[in-house]
Amino acid sequence: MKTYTIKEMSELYHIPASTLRYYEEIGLLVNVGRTANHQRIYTDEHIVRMDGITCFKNTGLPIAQIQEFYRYECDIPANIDAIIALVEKHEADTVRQIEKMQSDLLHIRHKVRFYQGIKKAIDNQTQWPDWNEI
Amino acid sequence: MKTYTIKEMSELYHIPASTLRYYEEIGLLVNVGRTANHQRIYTDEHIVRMDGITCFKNTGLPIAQIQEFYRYECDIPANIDAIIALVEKHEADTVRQIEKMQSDLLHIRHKVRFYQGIKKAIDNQTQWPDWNEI
DNA sequence: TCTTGAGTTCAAGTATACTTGAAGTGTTAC
DNA sequence: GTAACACTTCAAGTATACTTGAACTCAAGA
Repeated sequence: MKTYTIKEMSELYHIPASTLRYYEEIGLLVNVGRTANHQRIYTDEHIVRMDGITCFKNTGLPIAQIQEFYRYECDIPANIDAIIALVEKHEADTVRQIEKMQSDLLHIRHKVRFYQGIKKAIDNQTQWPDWNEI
Repeated sequence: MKTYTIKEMSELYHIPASTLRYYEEIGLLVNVGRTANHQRIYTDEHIVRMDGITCFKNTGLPIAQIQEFYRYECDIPANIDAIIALVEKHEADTVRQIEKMQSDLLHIRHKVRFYQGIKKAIDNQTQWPDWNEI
């Protein structure tokens, strides 16, 4: 069975080792083994968990709700409705968030074109562009 | 000229009035007028500014960088290169963020289908689905 | 007139998510 | 064998972005 040190995990997920210790402390990572010298040993179980945690975090789910999800996940049959409610809501929230960001991206791109137009006008000593004409 | 009270702004942007006062305190909102009774008066200038601020915030630009952007913006000719660098970088960051969220959304949707499959299996007393088969 | 509601300033407090420091142990490189 | 490095625990500190509380002013309605 493949195992991972804290440093390997840290490099794999581009997060400091302290964050991995913190996730364990707050119960997001569980069953983390130790060597004879008390060093943490992570397994593929933790890889799967970290993939889930980073996906949730990335899409803006607060730590408290990630904890809630994994608490439910300990007893799936007992909590299946709550689990489905949580992930379906988070799916909808994520879709909305992406749509909002896509429209914000258009706004940002408009700003980029606007200031590029101003730079061109400065360089050529011509009239500045108008926000609505660009 | 159309003006807005703090309450109207608060309702327009779905943020508490305290946040509008805070944005003014840290210099994100400037030239906010007052009535004879010291009540804030916002104008279309502030609407434009708030649209920019919410766009930047939404796409994850930290307040410190939003402040930086608007400090540059006070003297566009002097700072045009810095402004373009900032917005172009933020455009690229936003594109990356959207792409990451889109792939995270697939992960979330996989979870949704997985747990829906489990619920179906529980209801029908059949075998649970496998993560990789769904 | 009195109360309700909206606003004001200023300082202090809070929530979230880590991060850092201190003091120590064990393993590898020269 | 000793220095450098990686790791440990535990408590305390930090960064970001607001939020709340206290004490007050002003205008409108019953």
